[in-house]
Amino acid sequence: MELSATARVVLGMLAAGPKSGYEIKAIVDRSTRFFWAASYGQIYPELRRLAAAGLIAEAEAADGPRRRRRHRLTARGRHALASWLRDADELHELRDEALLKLFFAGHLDRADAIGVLERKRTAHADAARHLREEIEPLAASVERYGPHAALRFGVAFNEFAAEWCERELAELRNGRSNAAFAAKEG
Amino acid sequence: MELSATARVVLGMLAAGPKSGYEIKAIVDRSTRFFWAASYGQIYPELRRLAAAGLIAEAEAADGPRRRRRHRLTARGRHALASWLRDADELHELRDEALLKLFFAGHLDRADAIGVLERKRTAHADAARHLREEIEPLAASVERYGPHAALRFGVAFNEFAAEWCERELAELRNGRSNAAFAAKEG
DNA sequence: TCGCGCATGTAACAGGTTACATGATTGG
DNA sequence: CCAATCATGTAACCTGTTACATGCGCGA
Repeated sequence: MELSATARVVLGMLAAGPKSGYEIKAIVDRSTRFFWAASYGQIYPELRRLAAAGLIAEAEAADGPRRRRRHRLTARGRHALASWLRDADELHELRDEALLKLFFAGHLDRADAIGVLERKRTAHADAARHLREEIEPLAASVERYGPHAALRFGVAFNEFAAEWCERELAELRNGRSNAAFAAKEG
Repeated sequence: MELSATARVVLGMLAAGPKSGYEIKAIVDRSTRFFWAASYGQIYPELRRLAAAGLIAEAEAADGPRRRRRHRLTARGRHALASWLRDADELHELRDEALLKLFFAGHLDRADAIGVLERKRTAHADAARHLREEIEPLAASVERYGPHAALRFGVAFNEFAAEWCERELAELRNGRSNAAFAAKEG
């Protein structure tokens, strides 16, 4: 039973309790979003597929006045999730446009190359601050290990990356390195 | 002139000199691949589009017996590349399946959660070693700043991530944290 | 001469985003 | 009563991967 990318995050979210598609999207947006996003256009069709495959089922309503379709894991769904989590081959994929710009920064003059690095540093610093200030408070009520660990990684990674950029900037600014750049554009 | 994802890497590669689609692919595979990949199915059609848009042109042959279509940047292409590089809003997107597993690791028992972290640590350590041993030697002949900087970042990032996992593992193993896990499956 | 790597391309598919359509409920 | 937000869904579009088709040149 191969789980699609969206199925993984949907099943994982449902493991913590029954949720609607809307709720799943909201939780993803303020938790896994920075390393695993999902849109309505994926979530709703995926819920259908998972139901058809017997991995999730409709949870009885027992809620307020709003129309809402909550889903829960079935035993098979719980098993599929656990076996994916224990499975060994995962892909780590990083798509970082700032890093691509850095790769080509030698085609800019030194001042513009410094700009590329400064923006990368700022983006990482902003991300770290956002996770600490906006996201961490939301995680305070969560008891399970996972969300806290992932959040700590997110903060640590972004702080690391911002510092790396800062060190690199210091090297570039003092100009002691013999790195090659393009001539200033006239 | 909005450049597609593939256009960015293609123009960037051509900035260092005329290349064929095949050569671009080969260079991407041993340099930017870990943060910006591209397949033939993107590269060849993109070369056509860029030619139609006047950003690249056919470079005169002047080479061996093999059939080969080399492309070079036009003045407009060089300008489009530089203006993208200087442009401020880039996206950093991280899609890390191991991190998603970590996020849900609280639904495993402690031993399996440790397995998730160990695999993430190993993957980062392997990536760092691969970059240092396989990729760095290839970059030795390159004079421009960018490829070296991006490579240093790749090594530093993966070493950081491996160490982070190691520290996290130590915490989990000594069991002093009060993180919540699922009960052992019977 | 046989197989591998060079080299160019396409078609089919899978995955994902955006924009839109629709309507209910709640708070100001 | 109006706007925002809750809530579900679909269709069109865009991107990207995989697999395939084709053929040449080079070394064993």
